Amino acid sequence: MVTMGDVARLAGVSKMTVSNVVNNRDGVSDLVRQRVLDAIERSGYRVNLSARTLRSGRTGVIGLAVPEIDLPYFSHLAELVIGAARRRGYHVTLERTGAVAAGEAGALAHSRLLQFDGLILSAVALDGLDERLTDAGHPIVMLGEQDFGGRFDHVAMPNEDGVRAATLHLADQGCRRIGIVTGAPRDGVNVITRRYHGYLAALAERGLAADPPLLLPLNDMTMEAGRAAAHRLADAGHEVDGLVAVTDTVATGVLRGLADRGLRVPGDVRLVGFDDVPQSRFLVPSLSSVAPDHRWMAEKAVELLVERIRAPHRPTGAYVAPFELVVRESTR
Amino acid sequence: MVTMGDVARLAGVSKMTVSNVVNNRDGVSDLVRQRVLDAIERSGYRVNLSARTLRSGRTGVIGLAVPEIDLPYFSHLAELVIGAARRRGYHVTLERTGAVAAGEAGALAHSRLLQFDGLILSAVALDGLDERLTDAGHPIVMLGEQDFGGRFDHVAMPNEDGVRAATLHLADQGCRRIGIVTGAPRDGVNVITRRYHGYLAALAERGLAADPPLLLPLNDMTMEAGRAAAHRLADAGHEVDGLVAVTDTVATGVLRGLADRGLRVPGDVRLVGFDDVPQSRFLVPSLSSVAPDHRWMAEKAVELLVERIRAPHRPTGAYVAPFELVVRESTR
DNA sequence: TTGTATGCGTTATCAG
DNA sequence: CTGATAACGCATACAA
Repeated sequence: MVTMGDVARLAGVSKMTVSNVVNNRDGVSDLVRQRVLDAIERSGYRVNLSARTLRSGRTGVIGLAVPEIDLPYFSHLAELVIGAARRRGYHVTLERTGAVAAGEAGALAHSRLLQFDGLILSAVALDGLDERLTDAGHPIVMLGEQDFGGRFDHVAMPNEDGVRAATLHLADQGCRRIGIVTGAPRDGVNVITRRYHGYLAALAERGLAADPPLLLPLNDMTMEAGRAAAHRLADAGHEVDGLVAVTDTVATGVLRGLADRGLRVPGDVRLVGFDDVPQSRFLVPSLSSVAPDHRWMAEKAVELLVERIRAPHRPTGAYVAPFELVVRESTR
Repeated sequence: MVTMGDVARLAGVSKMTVSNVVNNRDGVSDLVRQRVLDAIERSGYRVNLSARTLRSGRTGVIGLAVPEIDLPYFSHLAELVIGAARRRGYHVTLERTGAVAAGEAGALAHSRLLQFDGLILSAVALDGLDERLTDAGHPIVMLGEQDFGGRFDHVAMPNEDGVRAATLHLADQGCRRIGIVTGAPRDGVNVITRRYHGYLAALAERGLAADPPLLLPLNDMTMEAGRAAAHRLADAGHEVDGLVAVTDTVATGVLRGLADRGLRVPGDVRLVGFDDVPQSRFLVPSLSSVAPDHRWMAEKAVELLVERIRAPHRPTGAYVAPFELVVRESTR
């Protein structure tokens, strides 16, 4: 391995001068700088990041932990976070938590172990009371889901308002029997309860009833689960003319499940999703969806993390992403 | 930061003994070991990976560079690679190349810079002749696309055979005017030319003509591009009863584009994709697709990389993934 | 079974 | 403007 020492000898200067050139510091004459650059070129020298990290205490890497990488919503978000981080001089390591508390706690431990400068955690299982989060001092930004009671910087989805807007939209399109396909209710303030509350709020506003059979809980938020829920709904024969799906992924499954049972969208049932993932506009019928500003979220999360890395003791902030309701064929 | 020295002082032993305990080496009495473990517990000590890396020369991290993270095919593959690597004790860092040669070369440089133990590169732009790949010595496995003339370990997609099977299937379903929606032809042996050859081979086998208007080249492999191609095809009024799309992502767009023009799948046109991404079975109509064994590919790539890390001078190997043709509604 | 000395490649400090 | 020296935290070799 070529070291700074080798380059220094080759250029006839000290290691320190090489270091100064490599790090683009000034205080090096143009002549010497050029000699050093030549020596680097000739020798094929590369800085050793481990040594630099050992010395400087920072790695320039931030972690991004998401439940699943192959859910379109998260891969899309990851793409945006990577871009935002890169613009600020950071590299991003993606980690998968599997949407379980152990995985999320593990991502945090791992982030510290590998000495990432900070972690953006898209937590869906841990909540603000979890003791595994007590281990402070590591810069963390929470992204998107749970409520953490102000313990962390937090960029949230417009869960309640988004679903409320979606439900109101269905009502305004004439739907009177509106169901919701969402996760199994859990205690605490989380994405499921928030979205459910948004649904209830909208129904109340329009004077519609929340009929229990129209609440379709899922064990996991997959296309398969959405499809199965649509089958259950159709087979039970309940009257329904509008459906809110908790995510576009679930909505994709619901769309398929309704087609399996010969129900037409939007003819028989209108359907609206949440996330506005890229493929939603290409589905047949194209899917109406609550579209949080993902780019804004990614930028905000990275910005918050970078600030916290710089100033670990700033007070935390909580932000909710703006959104718009994108109306497409599935509700027209 | 708590260091080994701190733990040693707390436990009343030397740093070396702490190191031995941390690395599970024997030669430490149970009594002392327990005292050290207690001290670690109390102090909240964590090993410093950078320091360890500096000494040992390995990071335990491998890079995975893919064109885009938010294309379902790649996110799905990434998920599988992460799992395969984890089972072998490696962590995976995802990198995005943007499907351009500079990005792919950059990923390689970056992998060396950050001292990943190795890199799995899903290259679509670089080819075996590119000088930026001359920089040897870093363990690399090429995944999925280009031809590298035996310079690297290589796990390839069944490009030619897969498209051939898809095209034969269309012919066997009675299609006589079969088109292909694929990338713009480029020189050299690459995924585009290979898949195109598979298409031509199948047509020849069935005695069908390759009609130039039925070759629909795309500038990029997106849903949007697929949709636009379908529009072009429909608007030109060429007779067509079967279409091979170069990826499921493109096929999703084609499906949508045909729907825009009132063409029914499979009634008017049968359509088959390539990759069998998770959402393909949920589309309406569900999409027939060439399904390479992605899990096999991920396992093979990681296995090859780990072997190369261990034995840098082994001869390289090239493997082609097995596949099956999954027949769904779009061709029935 | 445990401790001491040394060095990995880099950067901070301070002297020249 | 440039260089000498001393760390950073850990692990290897060897001594006790």
